[in-house]
Amino acid sequence: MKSSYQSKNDHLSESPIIGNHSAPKYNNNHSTRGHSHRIFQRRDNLFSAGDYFEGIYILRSGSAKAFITSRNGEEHITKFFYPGDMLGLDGFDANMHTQSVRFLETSSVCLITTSQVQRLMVTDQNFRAAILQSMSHNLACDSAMMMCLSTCSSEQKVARFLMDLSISFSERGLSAGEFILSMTRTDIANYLGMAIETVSRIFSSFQERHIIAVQQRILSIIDFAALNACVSIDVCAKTAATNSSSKKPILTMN
Amino acid sequence: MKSSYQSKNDHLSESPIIGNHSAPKYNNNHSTRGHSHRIFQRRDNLFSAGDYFEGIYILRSGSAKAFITSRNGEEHITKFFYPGDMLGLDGFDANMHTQSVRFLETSSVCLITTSQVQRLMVTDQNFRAAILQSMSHNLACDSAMMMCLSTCSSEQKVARFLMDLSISFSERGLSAGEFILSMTRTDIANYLGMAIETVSRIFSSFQERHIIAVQQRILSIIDFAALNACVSIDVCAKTAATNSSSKKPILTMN
DNA sequence: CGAGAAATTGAGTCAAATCAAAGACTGTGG
DNA sequence: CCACAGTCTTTGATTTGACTCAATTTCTCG
Repeated sequence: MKSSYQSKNDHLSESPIIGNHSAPKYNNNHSTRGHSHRIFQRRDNLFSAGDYFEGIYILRSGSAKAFITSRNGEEHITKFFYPGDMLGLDGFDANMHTQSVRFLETSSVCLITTSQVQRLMVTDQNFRAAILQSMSHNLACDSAMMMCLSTCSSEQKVARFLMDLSISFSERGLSAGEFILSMTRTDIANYLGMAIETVSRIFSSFQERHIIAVQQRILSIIDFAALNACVSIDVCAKTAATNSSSKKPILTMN
Repeated sequence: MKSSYQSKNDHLSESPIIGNHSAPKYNNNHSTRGHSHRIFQRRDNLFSAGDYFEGIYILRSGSAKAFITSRNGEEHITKFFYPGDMLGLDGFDANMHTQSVRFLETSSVCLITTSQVQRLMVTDQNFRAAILQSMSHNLACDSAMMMCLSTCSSEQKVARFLMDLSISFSERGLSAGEFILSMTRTDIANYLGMAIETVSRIFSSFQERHIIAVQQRILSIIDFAALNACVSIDVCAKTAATNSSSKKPILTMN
């Protein structure tokens, strides 16, 4: 896992890990044989709240957001997805989705149908572990996110969000210091529960303080230490750290 | 399920359901044979963040809170538990808990060890469904909670919290209109991400408006319609409603 | 009964929302 | 290839809901 990191990400290992990024990535090699792959474009929905639960999806490439809709029709983004993530885990409760998932860019997924899931749960120990771990991991991330939403200042929220993304990309073998924000500022604001103007102001502030550099969708983290110093919630951290270093990756992408 | 409702809860069926309260309750009848039961007192911890994951627990009686701890040692309550709830689902990710669970009153739990879980996942279709549903349900609730924390005013948060509790008690065959708050105001404030003074002020305001009556820990909801009108986030609602009325309870307490 | 904890209430302050407007970017059609 | 329309983003001015600080009051429990 570590071996696939780019060397430019090395500095990351010194900074505390923010979120629990050790989510199991499910391996295509043996799971996608015979499973359907599908390509989606930006703004396409994978499924919507209320849709029948067909099965779980593995995001193969691209990115997506999950959101729920309130009584009065307002949407709230609950999660962003990157390659290797499992989508649709909310469907087990009532055999229908409570959330919607929409793609942020051209993306591909692979479907594991409910019947396949049921079968694999019995026959495949690794699959069972991957599912449980993924759900458990999501629960932990949700808790950390709730704490962040409850107690963090806007600046801390944005800092945490960026560190989160950075580590997430790093884990996928991409640059931790420079990446593309596939979501809009509006998405970020919505996700973090703040006004879009506030997000913009904090980006500007971080830029003035030479912590980051932003050019449209391209974000560069210049001063990791400073950004990390803004972050107060890194729950799941120890677990993730201990975890990812001690256990072998169960199933990884690529 | 409905048949066990107290008649005084009938008015509830008219008000929209707030949270997804159809979480599967795991049945003691066949699962607790040979499983260890334990009694805990108020302020006891069932487990703490970092503890080894022994297995999942079913809360038999009493109530508990789950919380996580931030970098600087601050605690944040992420969930309250009532009889029938599964505790410790956060342990699957790294075989250790990322959260702590503490009891709010004298309570009893029953442990299903990890090895029993592994075995039951393979052999017991109902158990497998119950676990997946419980985790999936928690994910849905977390999403709704995140949206609430992000977008609701303090008054809406408190209103939603009370409706949530009301429905939760109702589902357990207890009064939906009058119940005991086993958590302190501080706990409520912490959970909802607001100052304790604000909680107190909103309780007072609701009381002045004859929406609720509070006497220490005893809370009475007088005007369900008015309280419900304050609530804006009832995500999971339809699912829960459709769900609980259409499907037979998989496994219930009592 | 008394000490400490929990809860309420009031007054003042501030972080972030809202309101407002300009500037930059994206994509489409001529 | 450029111009225009619409979206996205930034920046400034103002407002406000909720926090903090402070002071009681009420409750809990040894």
